[in-house]
Amino acid sequence: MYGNPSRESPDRRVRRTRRAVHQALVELILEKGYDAVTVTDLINRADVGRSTFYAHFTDKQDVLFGNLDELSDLLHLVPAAKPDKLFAFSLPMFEHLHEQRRLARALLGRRGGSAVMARAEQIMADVVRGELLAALPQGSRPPPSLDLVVTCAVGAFMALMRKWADGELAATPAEMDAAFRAVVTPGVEAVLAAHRGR
Amino acid sequence: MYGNPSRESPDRRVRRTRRAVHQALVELILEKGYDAVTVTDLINRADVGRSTFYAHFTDKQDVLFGNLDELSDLLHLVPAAKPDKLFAFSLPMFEHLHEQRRLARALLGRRGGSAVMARAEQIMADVVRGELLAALPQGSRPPPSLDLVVTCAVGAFMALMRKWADGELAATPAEMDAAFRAVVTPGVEAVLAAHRGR
DNA sequence: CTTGCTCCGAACAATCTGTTCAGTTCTAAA
DNA sequence: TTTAGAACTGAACAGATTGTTCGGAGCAAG
Repeated sequence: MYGNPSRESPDRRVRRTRRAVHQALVELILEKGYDAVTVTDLINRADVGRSTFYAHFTDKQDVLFGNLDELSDLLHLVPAAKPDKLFAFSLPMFEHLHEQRRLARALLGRRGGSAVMARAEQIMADVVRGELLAALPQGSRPPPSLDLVVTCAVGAFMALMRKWADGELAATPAEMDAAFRAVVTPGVEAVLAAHRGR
Repeated sequence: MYGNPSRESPDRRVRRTRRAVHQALVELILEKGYDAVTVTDLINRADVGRSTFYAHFTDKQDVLFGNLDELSDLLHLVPAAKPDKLFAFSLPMFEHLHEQRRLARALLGRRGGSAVMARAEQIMADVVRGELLAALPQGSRPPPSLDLVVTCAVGAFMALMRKWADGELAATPAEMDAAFRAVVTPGVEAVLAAHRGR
């Protein structure tokens, strides 16, 4: 109701309030997990009036997705994928995640709730699907199992991201990328080749 | 507090109450999604007194895990995996899921909350890890990337299960199994072979 | 100084949770 | 069939949480 939800709010107070709430959510997620965080927790930690909160956000989830925007660049650094190399987004993604590990741990880990992961999965599925279609001969009908293949690849990648965010995997971005590619690429390329040569 | 949580309760009333609540939860999950289901909903649908509910279950989640036991056989039909064929559990799992699709949809789909999927992932990871270790030369030190490979394979499998449970994939159990195997097996075997020949 | 935002904080109804208890109904075994 | 006891009922309760409302206060630009 109050502030402009776009990039730059004209009023400094609005920016201050928004930032305080966003940061409070990240802190609280890391402490108690997303589900256990209440709006009351948020406004106490952010030191913001209750009515102020509801003037800016509709929900707890609204704050979450607001934070997600700060990671959205992360998910959109995928556009110029070279058609000759599948899953080109993999390494940059893991590197970006490593730089933003605090935020990534809060939003992508188990404690972060499933909403963010669900949205990320959606975006990734679209990207991967586009990559695979581009790797097929133009105009050829895509194989009916395309969605299954996409689901496998995205599922593997998301699982790596989540476990890494939870600190269950001690690996460098390069190692994460190498493992993902080593497991998934051969099978996917075999499927593509089989479909081409038919 | 009241009944015996083991298989056969001596008192018919206990069995009736438990079954009613379990079934009510499945229905309500399919209608509103797990998160939106309240204990009040449960006791209304099951036609059970409030105090009775809390005499049998501590939580909403307690009911969920009770239902999970009915699917646990499903997750444990994996023990006698042939060492020469990786991911032998895949096809039987998809078949079992297909028979129990109502329950599977409620518990494994997006509407079912993440608790069940998390537990299933844990179990599956142990199984897959065991399979891969068995496929390596005895006594050889497992590769440091083993956990990464396991995570990829399990992640792909879980993603297939979840999307199928949500009705987003129209495929037979055989097709699901074929796709999973086609995507994941080549890469996994290549990793194993590379580690053996070193 | 005045106008127009934004924020505060208290109060509010509504919902949900988990517990308690006195009283009723049913079960299983004698 | 009888009976002791286990299980269920229903209502009431305190405590938490949510989302809304409203009068008043702070602050910045014109």
